Amino acid sequence: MLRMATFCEEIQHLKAAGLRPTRQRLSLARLLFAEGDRHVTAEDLYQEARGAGIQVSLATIYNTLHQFTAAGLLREVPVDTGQSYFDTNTTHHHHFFEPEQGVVIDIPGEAVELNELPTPPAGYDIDRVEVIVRLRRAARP
Amino acid sequence: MLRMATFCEEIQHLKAAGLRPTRQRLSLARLLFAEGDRHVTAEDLYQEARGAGIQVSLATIYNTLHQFTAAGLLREVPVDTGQSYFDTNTTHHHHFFEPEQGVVIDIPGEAVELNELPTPPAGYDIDRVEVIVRLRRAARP
DNA sequence: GTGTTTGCAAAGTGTTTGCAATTTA
DNA sequence: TAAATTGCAAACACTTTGCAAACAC
Repeated sequence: MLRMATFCEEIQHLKAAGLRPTRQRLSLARLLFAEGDRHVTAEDLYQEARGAGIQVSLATIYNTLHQFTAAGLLREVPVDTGQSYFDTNTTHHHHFFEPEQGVVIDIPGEAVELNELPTPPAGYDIDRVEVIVRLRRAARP
Repeated sequence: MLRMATFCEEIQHLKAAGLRPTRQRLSLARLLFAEGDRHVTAEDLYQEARGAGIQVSLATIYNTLHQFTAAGLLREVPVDTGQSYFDTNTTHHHHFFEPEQGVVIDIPGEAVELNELPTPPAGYDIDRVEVIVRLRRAARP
């Protein structure tokens, strides 16, 4: 989604999310959303931004990732490495996770279906269901 | 499982796992396994141990939780709060997670079934599938 | 006795925060 | 110009580590 976004489209993207299109947010949005679905950590994005000559601080990376997530432009993936992973794909889908490299790969929503959802405890609703398929290196065949 | 474990049973439990039954490990094992299924963070267990008058350091709590996990006595639950959660139930099951309180609740393995598993990327096998059902407070009825 | 385990304090990692300077509308 | 945003550095929370003393076998 948002492949080939132009500058103006990205501005609309942010404004629609209620975020001022500042230089940093625009630059980061273009890195994140220009190239299709991605999974990044704060550090990944920081390195990528600096590599691209974008002047931005790590604190702003964190702020921006959380603001984008709150605005529904990103989703956080619950992997239990120390770091937070953010996913540019906010549609219904799940994840493979390879712990050694820390690689996250999308699984299309249709590829995993639950037969029935468990009844939540009284007083609670189901917010969403996350399926993480943990991978390990295949045994020699 | 391991309800009502006696001292000697706990020693066997550790020895079977290849761990020397030291005073600290025994005390922690009894806290963890005497009372049925539990979900604890390192800090939880540390406070509980100190409250019970068990002399143990936080570093040892961390060591022990990881050793127990490596030995298959515990499982880590992939929730993305900053902390690590350890589960004394190592059988096939899944979890509810309530982010505001940080509460983890077991879902029996049979209550959630996947219709089919996605094919892992080449060179990888599926290690295990984790289903986290995120809860939010119910809207006023 | 020998190798393992423990505890402490220090270091490490990832993330958040306070606040002055800057930018946006 | 008023309000929002940024960057820096310091603070933070959680976890790991190095090493000497204590312990298990």
